[in-house]
Amino acid sequence: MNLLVKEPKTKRGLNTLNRICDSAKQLFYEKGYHNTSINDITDGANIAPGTFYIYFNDKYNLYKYLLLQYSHDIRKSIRLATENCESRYERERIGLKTFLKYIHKHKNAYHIIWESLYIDYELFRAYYVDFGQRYSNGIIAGQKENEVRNVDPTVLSFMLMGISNFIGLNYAIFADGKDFDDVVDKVMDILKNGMFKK
Amino acid sequence: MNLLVKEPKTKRGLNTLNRICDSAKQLFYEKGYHNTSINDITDGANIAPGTFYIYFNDKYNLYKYLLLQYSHDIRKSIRLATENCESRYERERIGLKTFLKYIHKHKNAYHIIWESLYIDYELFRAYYVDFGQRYSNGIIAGQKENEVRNVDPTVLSFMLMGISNFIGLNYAIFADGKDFDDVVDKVMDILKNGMFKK
DNA sequence: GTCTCACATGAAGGACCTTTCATGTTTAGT
DNA sequence: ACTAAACATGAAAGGTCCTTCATGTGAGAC
Repeated sequence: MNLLVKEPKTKRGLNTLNRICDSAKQLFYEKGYHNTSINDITDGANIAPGTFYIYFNDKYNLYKYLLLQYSHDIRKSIRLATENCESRYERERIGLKTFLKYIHKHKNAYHIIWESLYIDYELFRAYYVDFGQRYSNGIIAGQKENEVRNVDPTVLSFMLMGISNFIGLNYAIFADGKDFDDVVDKVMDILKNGMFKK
Repeated sequence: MNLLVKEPKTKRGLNTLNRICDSAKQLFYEKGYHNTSINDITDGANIAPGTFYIYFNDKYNLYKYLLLQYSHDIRKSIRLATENCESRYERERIGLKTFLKYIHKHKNAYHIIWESLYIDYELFRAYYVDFGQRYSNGIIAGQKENEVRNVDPTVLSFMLMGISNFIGLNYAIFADGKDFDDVVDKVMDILKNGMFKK
């Protein structure tokens, strides 16, 4: 039972709900959450304004519903892509590449997640603290396996999240690169050998 | 001559303009740009609604004015703090520390800059592309001085911006740390020696 | 075939927001 | 002190948006 959405009980209802979500995803990406009215969403879904309230209490609940969907989806992608990696190095490399491919394919996801800072600060904070926590656990595992240097896991996890996000910003959002192998290799080289000469 | 603001010509006018800006900075931080009405701003500044339009054409122009102010201010801080650094390493260390201190002191700056993604995408893009460009130039200089490894300057600059932003997010925005020496040292160690064992 | 619940509609009330402007007050220079 | 320009006011017009609800239609159970 999902508290954010009033789940439909017929095929027709499910179809309408999906149309609302698709319309909202597109509009939130194009115009942003605040500039998208419920009328815009229902217009995009080809339904009457009142129909919206059959499924959601308000725009905020719809937003939260989509955010959680994306946040699960992005994690699942990375988990699936990295679960068979042999080394921590390889896991990091594939994780970064998967992240870049994901936000390139779902640019709306990047927008919706960051926008939470301006819609619900606690949601935003929870998202990154939780993501950081999981990342830290992976780093600690890598340290036990003697592959990762003995550095502060929290510091390293936020560094790595920052790197993914900003490399993604430039190479997947600003530029429209299709192939991320080159940039991923460059990042991994710096993560491995540092940025300064010895 | 600034096109964003109608500059006042008396002390009284200057005082009113400052009150508007202070009120807006506080409210944009607390409630976000979109949830702040012009009435909220004028209430906070203790002036009548109409007075707002003596200084700005609309809320967007005020926003842009504040964004440019912060963006100059933050760069100036970093420039002043790093201009006497002897090495590229030291410059990076002091730059990061200054950035963290700045956004800790002016949390609104962090919010206002990121919020541009949801207010004016081109402004957001221009901000980071330009920042990245300047950062790259510094990196290239460091490479010529034989201090920085021969890596892609754009990749490295976006990595470093990402690191600053996310370390800032966790240690200056989420947590309320006052002293950043420890976390800066930890970051610098990873930037120097990488994250993996050899 | 009929009954019932699920779903859909769109007009309308009400809240909120931006912006203008005619009027009034203050400031700075002479 | 006088005057012209600068600044301040707040009521009100006009717009957008959210949300409700009485009414209507469709779909599945028996």
